[in-house]
This record gives sequence, structure tokens and C-alpha cells, in this order.
Amino acid sequence: MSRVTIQDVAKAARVSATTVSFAFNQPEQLSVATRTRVLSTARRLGYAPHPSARSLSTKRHGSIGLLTPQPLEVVFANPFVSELLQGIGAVCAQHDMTLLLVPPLNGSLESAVGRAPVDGVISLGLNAGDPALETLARFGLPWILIDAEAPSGVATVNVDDFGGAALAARHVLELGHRRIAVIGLGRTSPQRAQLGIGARRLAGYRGAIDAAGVPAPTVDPGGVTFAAGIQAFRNLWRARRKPTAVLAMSDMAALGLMAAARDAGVRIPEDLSVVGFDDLPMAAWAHPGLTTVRQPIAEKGRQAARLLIESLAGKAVHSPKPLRTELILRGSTGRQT
Amino acid sequence: MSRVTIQDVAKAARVSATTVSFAFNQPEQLSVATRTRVLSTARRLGYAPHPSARSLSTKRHGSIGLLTPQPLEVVFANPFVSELLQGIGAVCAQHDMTLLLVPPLNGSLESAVGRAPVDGVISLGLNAGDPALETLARFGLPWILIDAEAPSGVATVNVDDFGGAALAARHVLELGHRRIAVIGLGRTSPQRAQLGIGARRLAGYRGAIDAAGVPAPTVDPGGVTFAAGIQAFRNLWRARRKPTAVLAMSDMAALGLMAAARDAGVRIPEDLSVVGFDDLPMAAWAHPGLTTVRQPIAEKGRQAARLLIESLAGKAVHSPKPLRTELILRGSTGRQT
DNA sequence: TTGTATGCGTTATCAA
DNA sequence: TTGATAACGCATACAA
Repeated sequence: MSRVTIQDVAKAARVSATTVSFAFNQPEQLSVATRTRVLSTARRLGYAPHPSARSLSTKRHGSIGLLTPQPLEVVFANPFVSELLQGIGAVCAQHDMTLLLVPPLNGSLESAVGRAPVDGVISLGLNAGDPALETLARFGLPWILIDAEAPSGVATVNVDDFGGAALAARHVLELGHRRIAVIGLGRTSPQRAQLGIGARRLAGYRGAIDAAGVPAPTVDPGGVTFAAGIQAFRNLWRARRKPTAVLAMSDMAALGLMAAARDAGVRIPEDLSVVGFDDLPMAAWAHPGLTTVRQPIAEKGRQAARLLIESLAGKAVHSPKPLRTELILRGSTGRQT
Repeated sequence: MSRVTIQDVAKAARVSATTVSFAFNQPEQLSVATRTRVLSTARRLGYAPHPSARSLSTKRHGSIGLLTPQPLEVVFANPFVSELLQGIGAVCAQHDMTLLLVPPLNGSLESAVGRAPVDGVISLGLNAGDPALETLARFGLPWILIDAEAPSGVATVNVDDFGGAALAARHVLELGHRRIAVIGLGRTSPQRAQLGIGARRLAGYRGAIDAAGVPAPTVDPGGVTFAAGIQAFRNLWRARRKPTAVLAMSDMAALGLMAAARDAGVRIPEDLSVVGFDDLPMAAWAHPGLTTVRQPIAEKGRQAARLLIESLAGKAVHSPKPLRTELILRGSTGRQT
């Protein structure tokens, strides 16, 4: 019941193993007769090259790894990841690459990296200096970063977090809001991971608010989940001085906040304006629709995958220009009355 | 810049390669002195066993594959898959297994299977007789099915689709509805994939409706996306005889239908009752909340992963009893007036 | 056009 | 307690 090997095929087709290998990898080298004979017996026997043997020999795995800073059960709770995977997956398919998920192993990303049969890695939210990335460097694995502080020399795919956040802030400022709250990306999540984009977005919010001569926003730690948004609403509404507008760094938190607000009898946008960040599909499905900063999530995935594959081909790759963000106006924001 | 091998470590530690291997795999065999020396030099050199070499030798890969009937960009558009992955991922982590995504390669799942370095496979929505599954059998790879017609001898994880659908139908019947429409899982998606559960759910709906002496439901092909739900609403509302209750086989379609209904000025539940299937997180977030048949999606993933891993350990595994479904009452259903 | 010989990096067997 | 040696299955110079 053991796997059919190249030798089995060779024997059955009365040729050498080399010939069988040629039939698959360099068909032109073979006469049509033998080639067809070999291939047909291979098919008949159900032969496929053993992936490990193949990669041991070729020094290639034909797969890339997605390094996730948290366990899969946590990571996939965030729809953001699904969308990113759609982008990465599309490019992988184009290049006959498979995708290996690489979450921390016993809490350690480094050891997980060492055991992953991949030609390169896309890392989500890890910043330079992370031990896992140093491990990658030691193994000579090319890698691309998404949503990270760009260390020099490592290609990083980012969006214009600062500009996007500024768009959101200016929007509510123009609507007359003066008491503004910000909901962050969470403090429990890998701090370093969130540090980069969280800090950039916060700076964008603050810059615009400051430029308008409006009091600095209160900042709730928040998170990237619906539940975090609910909690954020509770925190904000417990305060003496309630905001009239909320700028959330994630759509999920914004949606959770909207739901909590509705349950508390707070009308949106009449009593409270809400702006999200991401433009997940469900932002448009909410009622009212969520005004949000769109970032091209799937495109981030595609770019990262493309860069990595180019890098595997030996090309020198550079960080692309931060992708554009865009304010999507829907019903969750309104004029301060 | 090439990878540090076991030989490098052996040389540096003045021992044989075997000893280095022992240090990692059978530490007890070694004297404390040599073990620590070897391990420390290994760490110093940044050594990690080459995954392919290791699996070639051990005949194990330490990973399982998730066979998806469609490209990743399609599959991950469905939140159902994210939740399933949370369950699978949790069990994988417990057993130090990594997860390889195995979508069709050039449209062919069979060839993708042959190239996947995995010890076993979880297949999503593929029914017995599928060529990809036969390929698995040829390679001697253990596999577990999710949401499939259970062929004899292959462990399959299913929920009680029939019973769940019956619950949904009886619910709207009790509310007095007599004009009922059903929204399916889509006809374009891999037909065979959807055939099993789609047919079972349809039978559940029909059985209950028939038992109540109520006219048979109209059936819209539907799908598993928000857009499919919108389309389904249009189809239904175009008809002369509009339903007062809709039974959707997926929450996504139900939510899309609800949104389309609202946009068309159709009130839910006053004008139209809607029941979904799945109980995705966002079913609770919708407004009104979506009454739906809950199925334990993550648990399906966990069970499948557990069964597969047991199977890898040589145990004989059997299809578990279909998991229970449960009707979750929310605001999207009301009495027929 | 096809075959021989060798290496890829590791683990397992057996001997010392 | 350690080491020598033989697989593991394939690809690829090189030879024929």
C-alpha cells in the first residue's frame, strides 16, 4: 500500500529512473514513443513524484508560508485575514505555489519557521527585529512583510495608514464634531505587531484633529473584533464626557460599537457618528452602512505574494509605495447637531 | 548562505551526525555532557533539521492538508470556511501539525493532491467517487470528509442537516406561514460538493412542510454569498405569488436577502420572515437578528482534525454521529399576519 | 536518446 | 553512550 516510486514506473516501462524523471521534467529530451509510454504507465500506476524527495533534490518546495503572529483560531476570527488570503491565494494559484499556514508552534514562531517546508514567507504584522524574522534570515528564506514597520532592505507592503486615518478624522471634523474618540487595534494582541500600523493611524487621527484646533481625542485600546467594539462602547459611554464621533481602527470594532450603541438606544448617526477602517464587505451590509476608510486588503495580499515570488526568482524587490486608502461615505456618519 | 546542515553541527561539536540527530530526537540516549554541547552548538549555528530531508527519512510530514474544492479566493469569501479553519487549526496546534491549503491546481484537485507534502487530508464538500479522493486512496493517504455523502468505510463529519432544516420549516409553519420559499446552496458551485448537504436540507424542509399539509415550497438555486441572497430576493419578488417566509440554506444568502428586502421596502419580519442556516457570528449582528439553524462549524473542524490525527496514529476511525443542529430564534421571523 | 552514478539532509539499524 | 552505514525518492551532471 506504499507509494508508487519512480523505480516502479521505470521497471514497468522498461526504462531507467532517469527516463521517467525526464518524462516529467524534460519531456523534449525523450523520443515521443518512450515519453508517451512512460507517461501512460505512470498514470496507470498512479505515480506522482514524492514531494519531499523532489524538494530535497531540487532545493525548492513549491510553496510559500504565511506567518501568523497568533494561533489560527485567533487569526481566522478576523475577516481581514480571509480577504488577505484571497489575494495571496490568487497569486499562488497563478504560479503553481501552495500555501502553508505557519502559526506559532508551542508559542514560538521561530521553531515553527524552522520546520516549515517553504521557499519563502509572507509575514503578517511582524516588525523588524522580531526573532522569528531573524530566524528566517538565518535560513536564507526570502520574506515579505505586510503591515509592519519597514526595516531597511526588507520589502514591506503597507497602505497609507496615516493618510487614511487623516481622511477619517477630517471627515468628522468637517461634520462639526469636536468630541472625538479613537478605538485602537487592541493591546493584548502582539504589541509589536500592531505597533506599526496602530501608531501610524493614531498619528493620522491626531494630526488632523490637532490641525483643526480641536481637543485631542480620547483613545480606547479597542481591538479587531466585534466584541472589542462592544466593550469600547461601554468604556466610552461610562465616561463623563461622551464623544459625538468615534474613529475606529478596524471595521469589526466599529460594527461592534454600532451594535452596542443601538442596543443602548444611542442613534447612529444622529447621536453618534462612527468611522471604521478596512472596508470589509460587511461594512456595507450593516445598517446604517459603515462609513470607513477603505484599504485594498486583497491587493495587499496579491502584492506581497507577487513580490515574494519575484524575490524567489532572484530578483531584487523593493517595498512598493504604500497603497492608497480611500474614505467610503455611508450612513454611519452625520453632522454634529 | 546555504542552510546549516547536521554535518556542520556534527563537525563543530566534534561528534557524528548520528549524535546530533539523537540530541534532537532521542536526547535520553546521550550523556548530559554531549547532549548539552551538541544542542548549544546547534543553537549557536542556527541549525534546524531540513524539513524535506526529515520527512523523506521518517516518512512523515507533520502536516495535514485541507482540500478545498475551489480556488482559495473563492473559498475564503465564505466565512464558513474561516470558522472551520479555527476548529481545525486549534487541533492541529495541539498536535504540532501544520496546515497546508490544497486548492485545485490548474483546475485539478488530483494533481494538487499528489504534490502536497501531507500525512493526511481533510476534504471539504467532496463526495465519494470524486477523482481527487480516489487519488488519495492510491497514495494511501488517510482522509476525512466534511459535509459529504458518507461513503461506507470513510469517516465523515456531518451535522444533522435534515433535522435542522425541519426545525426551520416547522418554526415558520407554526408562525402561520403557508407560502414558503427555499434558497439553496447554489448551482454553480461544485455540484457534487453541494449535492449532499443541499439535498438533505431540502428534504428536511419539504418533509416538514408536506407533513403540515402546506403547499410545496418554491426553490431558488441561491448560493452561499451575500450577493446570491440579493439575487434570490429579486427572483422571488419577481414572481406573481410572493412568499411570506424564506428558508435559506446559508446565513450569507439569508443576510443578503434581508438587505435586499429592506432596500425594497419589504419589512422583516412583518412582511417577510427569514430563517438562515449556519449561525455565523454575523447572523447575530444583523438587524433584526437572523433566526437561523445553528450548526457547530468549528466543532466540525475539530472533530475532523481529531479523527484524522487518530487515523494517522493507526487507529480505525468511524463517522461520528451527525452533530446536533439547533434553532436560534432572533428577530427575523414573525407571525404571518 | 537513454542510462549510470552521485548528491540532497536526515533518520534508523546495527555494531562498537 | 556513540559512530558507521544504509536507506528515503528524486533530479541531474555526465557518459554512452
